[in-house]
Amino acid sequence: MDLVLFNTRSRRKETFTPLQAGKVGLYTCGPTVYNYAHIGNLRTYVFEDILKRVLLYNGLQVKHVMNITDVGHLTGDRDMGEDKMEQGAKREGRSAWDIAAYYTTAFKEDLARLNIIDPTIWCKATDTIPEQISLIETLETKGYTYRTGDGIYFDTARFEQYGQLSRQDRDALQEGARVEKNLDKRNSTDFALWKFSPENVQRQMEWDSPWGRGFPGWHIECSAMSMKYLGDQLDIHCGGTDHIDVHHTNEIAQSEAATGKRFFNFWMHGEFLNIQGGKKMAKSEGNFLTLQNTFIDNDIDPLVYRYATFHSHYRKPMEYSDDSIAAAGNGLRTLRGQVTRLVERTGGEKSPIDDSFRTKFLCRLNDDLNMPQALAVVQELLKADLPDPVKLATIQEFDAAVLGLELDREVAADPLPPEILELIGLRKQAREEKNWAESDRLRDEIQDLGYVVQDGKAGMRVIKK
RNA sequence: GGCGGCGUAGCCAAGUGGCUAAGGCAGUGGUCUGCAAAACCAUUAUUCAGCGGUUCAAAUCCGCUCGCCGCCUCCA
Repeated sequence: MDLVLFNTRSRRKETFTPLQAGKVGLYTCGPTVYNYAHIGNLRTYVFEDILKRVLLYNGLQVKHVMNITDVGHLTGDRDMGEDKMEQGAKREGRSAWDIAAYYTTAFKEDLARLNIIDPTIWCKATDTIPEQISLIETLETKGYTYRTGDGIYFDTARFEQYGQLSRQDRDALQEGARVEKNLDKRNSTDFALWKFSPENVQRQMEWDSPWGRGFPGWHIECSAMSMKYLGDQLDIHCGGTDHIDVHHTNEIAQSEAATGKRFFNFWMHGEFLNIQGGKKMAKSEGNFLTLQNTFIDNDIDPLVYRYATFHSHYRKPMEYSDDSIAAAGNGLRTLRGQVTRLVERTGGEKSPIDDSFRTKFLCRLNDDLNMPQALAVVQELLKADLPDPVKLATIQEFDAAVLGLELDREVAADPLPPEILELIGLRKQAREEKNWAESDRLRDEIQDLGYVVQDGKAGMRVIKK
């Protein structure tokens, strides 16, 4: 079955074929580690995780590289303004290196909480400075660079296909519409490859280079790292939709100028998470929700968020609200309950999976990762006229391979604590004696301890809330 | 100013030319239950922002209008 993916480069769905049969090189733009990731950022990483899992489910080997941007880039406009890492360090009274390490750990923890599979290779910008310098040297040799008072710049006018990805008319862009102009640049779209450390200022992060002491520009790291680790397997490059116009456009320009070869066949971009009536979530908008402050602190399973993102397509903006999270929470609980009952009814009986449902599920996934429809297939499966062991085996495969929702978690839940078991015993006795008042009182007591009591045909069921 | 996206039931949302407009959440009715909860079954858009056009046929294509949003600083 063909895997069809939307390629930003062509703005259409294309059949995906890896450069080397059976193997895929995947590069996903990672975070700048100067603060926590917000759940809008995390939506993109969940989308990329689904992409990777679908590639694997299609039987492909995936070499996945994700970078950590730990060099401080700039808060202000392109190539001006304050350095984000240094600013974070100042804010928290720690070194830039400490800040990077701390937020890198926090980021990886968030990914783990969302069941996002780790990349094959993690790489840090600060570990590939020599590669970045050497790439800039190549560009310099080929005549794509020029020097200004504050750095080495890429001359976008010398790269004919500049802006092919963004489809923006270079001349129509209004530099300075929102920010101060950099008057030293030849073209408004030119960007820094290497920035000089300011005179008389000791930066925490700076390196020697053929052009003087300084630090690399933002875009060069992704080019250097993808070439270093993926080499001739430049299949798919992902990121947020905001990267199309500047970051990825510049990556393509500098990479293709340097190598003369095509830099990545497929470019895929995740849409934003919106909040408060369609506004994007951003640090600057003051609606900064993290996994910690929105889910963990409210005792909501982070996988509820993972599940919530599956309800909209990755190329459409997703509406975030308390209601949508509550709906996802209810839905996930129901789903886990259904799987739990299947486990109980089948008593662990092994079974082959249903091939036609597998094909149907894969078919929806292979149509540009249509998760809403893939979820509909799961619902259809649960209602289908199939033996329970087959249903269970099939849904467990879907979950393990792609969904990553731990649908049989209830079954695997921790055993009940002794005090709860004792209350259950007392309540059973009261019920046998038809002492309903005592039975109801004990039910309330168990519930107050954070457990749900359900009386069914097979007896009493007590599960953690 | 330039580029782009969106508007489908109370909510989230799929579908982008042709069978009865997916699915979830919430709601409603029922079964079960000492009562509840859970579960299970059933049910919920003659209609896809509005108007006009193309077509044998449009939520899906075209035009206009209204509303919302993103990018062109850093940003997922």
